[in-house]
Amino acid sequence: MTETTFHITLESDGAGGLRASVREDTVEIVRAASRLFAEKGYAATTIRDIARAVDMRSGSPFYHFKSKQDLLKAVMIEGLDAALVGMRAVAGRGAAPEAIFRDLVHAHLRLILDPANDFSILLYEWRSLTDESRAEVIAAKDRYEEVWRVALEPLVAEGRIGGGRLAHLFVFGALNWIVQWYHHEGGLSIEQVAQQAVDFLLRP
Amino acid sequence: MTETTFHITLESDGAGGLRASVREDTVEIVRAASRLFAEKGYAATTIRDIARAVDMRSGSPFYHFKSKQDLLKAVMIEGLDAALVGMRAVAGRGAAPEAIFRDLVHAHLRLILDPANDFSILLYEWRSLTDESRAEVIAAKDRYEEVWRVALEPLVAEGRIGGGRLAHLFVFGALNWIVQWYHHEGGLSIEQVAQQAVDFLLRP
DNA sequence: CCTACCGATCGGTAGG
DNA sequence: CCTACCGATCGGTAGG
Repeated sequence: MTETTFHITLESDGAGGLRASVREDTVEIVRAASRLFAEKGYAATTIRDIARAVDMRSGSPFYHFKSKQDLLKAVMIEGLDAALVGMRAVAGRGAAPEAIFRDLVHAHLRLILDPANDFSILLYEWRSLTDESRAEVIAAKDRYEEVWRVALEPLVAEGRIGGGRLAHLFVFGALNWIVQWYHHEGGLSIEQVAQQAVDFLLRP
Repeated sequence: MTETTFHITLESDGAGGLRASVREDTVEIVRAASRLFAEKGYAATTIRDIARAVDMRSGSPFYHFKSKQDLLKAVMIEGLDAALVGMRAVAGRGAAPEAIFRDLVHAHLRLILDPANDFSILLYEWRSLTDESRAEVIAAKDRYEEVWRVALEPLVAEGRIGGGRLAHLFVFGALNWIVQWYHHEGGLSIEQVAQQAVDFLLRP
């Protein structure tokens, strides 16, 4: 399943003619890196792996990113910010707290469990970030968490969720850990797992 | 803080005398590997790092373990089996389900949050295992999980914990995720976090 | 357990 | 974005 998007660019050849150049975009590199980092981990993924995945030569990714670390940073920040957009759409709908929470859980699980999203680097590659990169990624993470914190507040206040000020962290744990066991458990759809998760997290 | 245990061995020198040889045990290598894998990850830790930590030369760990992969396997299985002993002691005390659960949570959190235990490889290095190693480690993990499954059963039946058959997996998630944020949150002791976790997990 | 070493691979770069 | 390459490092081994 090698799905590749080609961006055809027509450039002047400097002699009054046109030359068609077929190239992969920066976004393709980020996508491939995301998938490979999620699959094998950051340290075990080589720049050559990534280059091969987008049909480049080994040195070429450095034309787009100055280092492997920068690529990791891009993968994480772009992933978090894309997720943020989806979650804000859910949370901003003006529904009841319980409905919002339920929808956030479903959306989050689609994000981390659907293999097409390669979201799991965000869960397990924090230690691969240098201190400088980490600060930037944490800012993106905080934006994402803020949506959840606000959505959980009324439910914690009503006693529908325990754990006090730490509630959102326990919720993240229960949800994010699912990537560790989901494939092995068989039979359950993502939506079914989400339903069970809500049943676990939310008191009647 | 370089804490090193020396095992002094007295050997015959083959000429009627004695020779004192100071050497590190296999167990020292496992401990150092455990700490380094937890700190930097398996792929980013080199055999040379481990050798240096136990004051050996780069090739010497291979005298004790035939490969880096075998060392990872040993770290994970020994860690899980040590944890198993502790948990069985807690669960076998014949206390009430709620008390057992509370104590399991406290014990598990001491295990994963106390830096001296270096338990977090067990949480995040599954993908670094080859298929052959993984099968053995999974067996140890299943033994550990079984204790929890049995302890949770009565609480799930009473409606004190939601999530049905998946309850123990959600519980593990909420607990294991704590290693991701605990150090940053400041102010809270492990016991305080454990108390909050129980409050989150167990319905009144 | 050390010495000495090997083949392979890696992140990154110069120059086009 | 490719060619060609470099210095560094890595897991692992032979022989003692």
